[in-house]
Amino acid sequence: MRASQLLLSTLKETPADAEVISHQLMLRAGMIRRLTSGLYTWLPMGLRTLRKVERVVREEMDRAGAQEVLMPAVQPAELWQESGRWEQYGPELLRLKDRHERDYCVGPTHEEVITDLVRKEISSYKQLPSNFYQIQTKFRDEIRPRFGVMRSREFIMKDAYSFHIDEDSLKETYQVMYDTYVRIFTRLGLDFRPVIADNGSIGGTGSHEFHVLAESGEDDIVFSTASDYAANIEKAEALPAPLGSDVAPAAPSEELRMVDTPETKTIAALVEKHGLAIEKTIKTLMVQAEEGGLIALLVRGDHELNEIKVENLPEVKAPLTMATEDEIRAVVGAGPGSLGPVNLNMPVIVDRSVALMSDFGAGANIDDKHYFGINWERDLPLPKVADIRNVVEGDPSPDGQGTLSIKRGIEVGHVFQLGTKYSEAMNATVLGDDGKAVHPWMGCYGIGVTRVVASAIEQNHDEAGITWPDALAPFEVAMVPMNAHKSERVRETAERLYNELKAQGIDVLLDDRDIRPGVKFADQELIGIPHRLVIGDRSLDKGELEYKGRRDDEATMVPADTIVDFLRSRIG
RNA sequence: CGGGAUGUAGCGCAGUCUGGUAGCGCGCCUGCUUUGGGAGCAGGAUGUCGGGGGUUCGAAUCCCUCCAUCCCGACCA
Repeated sequence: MRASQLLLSTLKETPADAEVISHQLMLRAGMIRRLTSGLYTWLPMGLRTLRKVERVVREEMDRAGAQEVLMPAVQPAELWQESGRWEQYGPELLRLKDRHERDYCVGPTHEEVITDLVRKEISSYKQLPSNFYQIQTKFRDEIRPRFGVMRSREFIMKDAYSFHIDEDSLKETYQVMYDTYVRIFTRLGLDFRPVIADNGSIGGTGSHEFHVLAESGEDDIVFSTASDYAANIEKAEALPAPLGSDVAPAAPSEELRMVDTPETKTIAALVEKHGLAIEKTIKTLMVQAEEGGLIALLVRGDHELNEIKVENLPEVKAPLTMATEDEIRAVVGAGPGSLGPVNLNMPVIVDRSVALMSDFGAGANIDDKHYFGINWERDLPLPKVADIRNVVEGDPSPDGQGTLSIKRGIEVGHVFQLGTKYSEAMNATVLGDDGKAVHPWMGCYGIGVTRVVASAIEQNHDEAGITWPDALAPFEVAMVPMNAHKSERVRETAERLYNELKAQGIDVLLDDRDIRPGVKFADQELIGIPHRLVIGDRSLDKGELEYKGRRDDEATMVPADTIVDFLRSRIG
């Protein structure tokens, strides 16, 4: 490609509304332009990278035995009504009507369509297992699109759906997909981690997310310092105490006493004004109970409630609904900030770490009063104990090895064992070898293709711009001829080399624009082409060309007649 | 949807408080010079000042209203 023929819309200044680095650089490098909230046009430079991601994904999916299909982006409401998600999905599902007033949606995912296909086309266990995938544009009407293509409303996703005669077969394919994802993200040059994930409302037995590690990530990922345990914080179990240590509360050493605590509505205030260690305080949160009324949830002052864990408790109404101040006052007679377990007239569930506390402080259920010196069993019976908090840095790892550390991650992939939820809801069946009809087991496997591009930039950039790994770069080699308007020799050498590199199947961008060299250098660095070749009289006099890797500090001189081999050895 | 902010040329911004008919930098076009790190000189084009309504002799500026976008909280690839 010749730069003079390419829409190379680079920006010297950073657009004001771009927050994260990948969004800024994608705009500045001329990869994307915003059409409207959450919708982006991919310019030639960006599309080239997008296609490279797709190519790797496609190759690895094919290699894993999956078959590519392409399903409609627009889907009839009937299918979604069958699965029950027409009601469940909520406002994120973009619904529309055709000219006959029939209901449709723009697909945010394709379980319904693929299940419909399979129930029509597959009738025997002999056709299973089967794994279908597509690379398709999805639409989710996100509440708040942000960070460019990282969280857009329209986005490209690779989604795959596998079908199985039994659970064992599903688990086999699940493992194949897991391994395939590891290969894909490795080939793409990303620093990523597979982590144990919550299955959420979708149900099923197993689920892993693949996260690219980046400060700008929207998820908290938990790691063990001593093993390969890794989980989404939503899922990471908080152990009561390191394995082998004392799991009983210390003996009481203080008397229970009621203390006046005016203007003390927060844990921070309690610690500051009354000299209580934060580990000796309790947060009392009230939510709607499954049986009606309220239920109290207790976590230590320095801990946070884990909403996913709480929602999975049978006593708690799903979706999780925090009690309003009015509801609390009506039942307790005091407001939030003065709540605690002593003399509380409602069911209580305490976190495991709370069950181990002694001589602690909590609200007295009277405004501006707290109890200090509370001890379980002496002052009140220990209520139900459960794991209801987020793990924190330094907690013991659930696998018994090491402690936990927490990093930010961008979710770029998710593999799920769906089970028979959709095949049952939509009555898809196949005949088994015993002649009986069974609902096939399903798995689903997604990769956010457009998001991969953004997350790769989060991990690969410097002050000058993007530093693409070879596998993702829009071009592999940038050629910058110097003084070409005057030097016939430079022009000829550049042309010859350009054609030779192309013939070798190398993606090369020849910067033949009639502009000053400084602008070319700055542009090439901004768009992040990994290998740069400068052709100038200065080095040609010595029979050399100047090579510089995008991440190198210094250029190196290479004999002109060996340059093609040299480049081939450098390109990964 | 709640809280905060912004909307002026393609991009980044000033002008708004104190009303007088729109400006700066970059980019763009023409010409000449320049050509190893975002050039210089000369000339030039580009604005429903987010939309609508109001106040006023006069509104980018004051008032009302609507819209859009961005940031912080509840969703997910």
